[in-house]
Amino acid sequence: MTIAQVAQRTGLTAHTLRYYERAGLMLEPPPRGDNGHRRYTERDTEWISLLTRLRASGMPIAAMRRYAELVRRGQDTYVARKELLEAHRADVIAKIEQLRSDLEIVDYKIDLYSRRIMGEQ
Amino acid sequence: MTIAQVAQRTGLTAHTLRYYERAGLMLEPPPRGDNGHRRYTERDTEWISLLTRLRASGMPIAAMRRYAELVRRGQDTYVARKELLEAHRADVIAKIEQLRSDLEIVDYKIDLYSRRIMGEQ
DNA sequence: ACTTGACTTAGAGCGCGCTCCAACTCCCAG
DNA sequence: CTGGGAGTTGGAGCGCGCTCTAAGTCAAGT
Repeated sequence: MTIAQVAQRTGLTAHTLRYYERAGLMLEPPPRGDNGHRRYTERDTEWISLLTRLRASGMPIAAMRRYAELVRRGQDTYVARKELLEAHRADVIAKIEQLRSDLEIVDYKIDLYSRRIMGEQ
Repeated sequence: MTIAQVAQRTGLTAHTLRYYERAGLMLEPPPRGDNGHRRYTERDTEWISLLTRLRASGMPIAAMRRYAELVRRGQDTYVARKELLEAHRADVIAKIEQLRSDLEIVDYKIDLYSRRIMGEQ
């Protein structure tokens, strides 16, 4: 699989894929073909998909790198990985709660404007 | 009210307050005392608090500036203001949904690690 | 008189996460 | 042989939202 194909499948750009690799997010750098081009496996795309999910949920690159390092270190890092994900989970939940609470005043303002607009006519 | 007091009350820094002013987020630049220092009113802090709420919910500075402009233009911008806030509301809701969905696979992974850790012992 | 401290400005710098550029190699089709 | 297209690299650049620096003013305290 070429970088363009992976880009297409994961929704990332080829630029970003190379950047992620440089950033230490890949479990191992994809091997190269005779022409020096990266050749990705199916497993790579699965890993990258996980990365995009973590990213989308707001995990910083640095934390993703730490997670990748734990995965590389093997099965005796399960506890650490779980802790990392649990910390992230707590962050996400807090963020959701924050957004919900901030939404309240947006709703309140919208309602206020609705009334004012009604009142004018 | 001095800038330091407003910073204290709103949780922003004095730097950020000046930045917001430069960015066109204030309804009007606070007047200055004899020494040239900004003097904020109670209404200013209320407006700034609203700004921080909008900001916390992810509204970009540019949108906040547009909103401030509408408020400055007076009461015949109610509809536009309402539309702006409704667009933002839709964004926030989408973000919350996105986070919730991304949370699922984090939960799934955590569960997976739990099982593996159990299995080892 | 001198220090301390709170403020002022214009403008530089920073951290994050990309995003792109220049210069190159390689391969294939016409 | 030529052109086009897809990849490679190191490193520069960008957009956002601050965050800070330098150099200065002013007022109060000792």
